[in-house]
Amino acid sequence: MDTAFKTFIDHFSTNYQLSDSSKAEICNHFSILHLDKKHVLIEENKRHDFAYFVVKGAVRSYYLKDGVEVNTWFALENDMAGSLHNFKDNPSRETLELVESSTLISINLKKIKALMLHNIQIAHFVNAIIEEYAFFLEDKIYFSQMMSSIDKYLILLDKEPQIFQRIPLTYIASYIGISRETLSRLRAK
Amino acid sequence: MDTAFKTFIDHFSTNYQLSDSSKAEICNHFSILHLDKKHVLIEENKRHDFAYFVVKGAVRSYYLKDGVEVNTWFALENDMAGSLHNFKDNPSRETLELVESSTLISINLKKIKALMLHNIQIAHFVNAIIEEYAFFLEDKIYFSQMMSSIDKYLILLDKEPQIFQRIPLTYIASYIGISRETLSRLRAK
DNA sequence: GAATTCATTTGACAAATGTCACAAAATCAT
DNA sequence: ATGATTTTGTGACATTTGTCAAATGAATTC
Repeated sequence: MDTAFKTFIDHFSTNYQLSDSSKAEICNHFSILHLDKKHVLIEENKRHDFAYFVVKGAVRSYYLKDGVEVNTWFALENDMAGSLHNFKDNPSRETLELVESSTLISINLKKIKALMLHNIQIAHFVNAIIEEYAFFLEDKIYFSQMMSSIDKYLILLDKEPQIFQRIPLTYIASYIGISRETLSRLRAK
Repeated sequence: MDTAFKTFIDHFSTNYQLSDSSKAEICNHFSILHLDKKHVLIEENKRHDFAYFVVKGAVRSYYLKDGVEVNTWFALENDMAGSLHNFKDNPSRETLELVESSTLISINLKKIKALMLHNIQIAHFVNAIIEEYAFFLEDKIYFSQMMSSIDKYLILLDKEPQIFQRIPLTYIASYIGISRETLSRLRAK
């Protein structure tokens, strides 16, 4: 099995049993992609049949608010990048765009959903991904309400220092929920 | 089967097949509770083996930020009330407290999780609940970033008018993410 | 490597919101 | 019912943050 496929599968199957044959079935619907910086993976308001796993590179997700981009998350190595709305057959609310030229695993959602229906191991695997996403969202809300802007900046800097080396501050400011000028002033201290 | 049990199960099993015997297995781990206003269902930082479904009444969830309560959600009739952290065997980050004297279904999480392992229908049922929660969290983030305070207030008023009749404005202000004084001033217009 | 585009910083000012203090209104308990 | 508690509203002021404008610095393209 491709090393990248194995990394991905192992990352989300620590709590459940996944047989070799189930792993092989999942991998049938994976492909490796090499795409350039600024490539748009998923467009806002469109249905899309694929989710992605970042092997190497960086992805951002944003939506438009009165013409201004609001960044919702960044995915680096070993992170998922996709839209839960797409998974549920709805149009994506966000645009997913590469911040760096990247190597990705693309995941055929329809095929995986078909497997989930009858293979309980695969159902557990996919649901572990959704659960992890729910935890991520809870954390995001928790920190957005619990912390001042400075604390949000310092915590992000502490927990995800790579982001500051690879993602423009303009995007990070929007992710934290402040203007880029305000972030710049916070950093000046 | 108890009518309340049926309402609960039907609400989360519209997209998947659930046999009568699976339904019966799930219901084995349900109970009906009648509890008074201000009763604490789940305490912050504690592990807890139950989740709840509101048959009649109102629940709020909050955590403490420097001694001040930050309200995260309200559950009314036919809503779930629980902690995803508890479901994953971790301490809850939030306190769940009754805003009104309520009738609830209590759900034994350990028992349901055991059923999920081998019954794919029950796995799909539980995961539908978690998925719905992830959608709820996404919406919450989306609206908190997309809308001005006034718009958040107006949208909440439009979409969930019952909340304003049953939940104190102090809690609602904290849910929207503004001080109670600011909410009071917004309402004055 | 020069030109162009993009990202970041800084200043000046306006707008939104928080905080503190207290008053008014509604609700609860005895 | 009435006193006590909780909830809501309002004023004055401080603080934070946003907005607009411009300058500087960094990166990319041809």
